[in-house]
Amino acid sequence: MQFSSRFTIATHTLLCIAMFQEEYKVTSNFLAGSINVNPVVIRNILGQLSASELVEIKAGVGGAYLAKSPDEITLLDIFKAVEKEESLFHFHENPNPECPIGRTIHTVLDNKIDTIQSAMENKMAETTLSQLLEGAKKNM
Amino acid sequence: MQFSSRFTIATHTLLCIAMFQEEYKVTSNFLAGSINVNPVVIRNILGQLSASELVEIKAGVGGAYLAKSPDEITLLDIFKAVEKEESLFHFHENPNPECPIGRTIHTVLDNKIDTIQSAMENKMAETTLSQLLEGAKKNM
DNA sequence: TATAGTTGTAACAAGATTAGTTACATCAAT
DNA sequence: ATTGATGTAACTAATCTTGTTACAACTATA
Repeated sequence: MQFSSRFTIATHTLLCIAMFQEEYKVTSNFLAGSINVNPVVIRNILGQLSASELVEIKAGVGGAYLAKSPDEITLLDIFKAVEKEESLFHFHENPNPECPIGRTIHTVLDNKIDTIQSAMENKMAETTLSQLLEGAKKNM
Repeated sequence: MQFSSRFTIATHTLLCIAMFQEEYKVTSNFLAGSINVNPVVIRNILGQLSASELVEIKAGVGGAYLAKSPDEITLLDIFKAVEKEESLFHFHENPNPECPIGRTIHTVLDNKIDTIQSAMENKMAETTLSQLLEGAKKNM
């Protein structure tokens, strides 16, 4: 199991917008060219980023713009915009309550799972779009 | 996107083996009853746990046994036994090298992604099967 | 007002994965 | 030999991902 490429595509998208929004009109076609995927995939992801208020999109005239400063957008914000499952782990639904383990497995495992997910999310929250932008500019 | 239930099923499986291996012969049918899934699902997961040398299975006569002490088995060991993808994130394959962002996106993002995955895995490694077993016994 | 470029979205397809299920060959103790 | 178990193949249904075509709706501008 892997997370879909929506996360890296969305991050790439936001980096392009941050880099070019002052110079060009950043359209789904331009983004599709940089990322090398179909423009409809980009438009769907832009829709998710827009719903999470990370970008604003000019209907009709076209173009995407950051809705926040790059240092207010973290990888966690991006991840949550494109991955909507609340829990990372799919727990088997109906353990047998007549088995001592079946009875207690949720009590024992649920908060461990939460802790693991939080560890991942906290690490994601440490990186901002502006840090990535700095890195990109250094390596251009 | 969610991880498949193999992870929680495998954890449940190992907890049952740890709890009952001294008393009963823990078969795939017994485990299927506690976890409430098809025995073939259990046999496949037991095969993965066996390949990762977490359990030993008696062919013919039947029954699964821990191959290590419960304090030597962590949630990370279990996770790696049942989730074989090396990277958690699916990176879009062919960013455009003619775009400054397309050219640098891997340089900028790859090690962030590794760090995020490591944060999750390190947290998984903190919990052992013996800790879970303690918790289960307390809540029986 | 008509045009052009763009977004939003529906619809469809191919491929992968998950989970459930049946079936059966194989194995080992008795 | 019998019995009870494991290992595994095969098939199904459901879901998700990604790519794609098509087209309605929108807005600046000529």
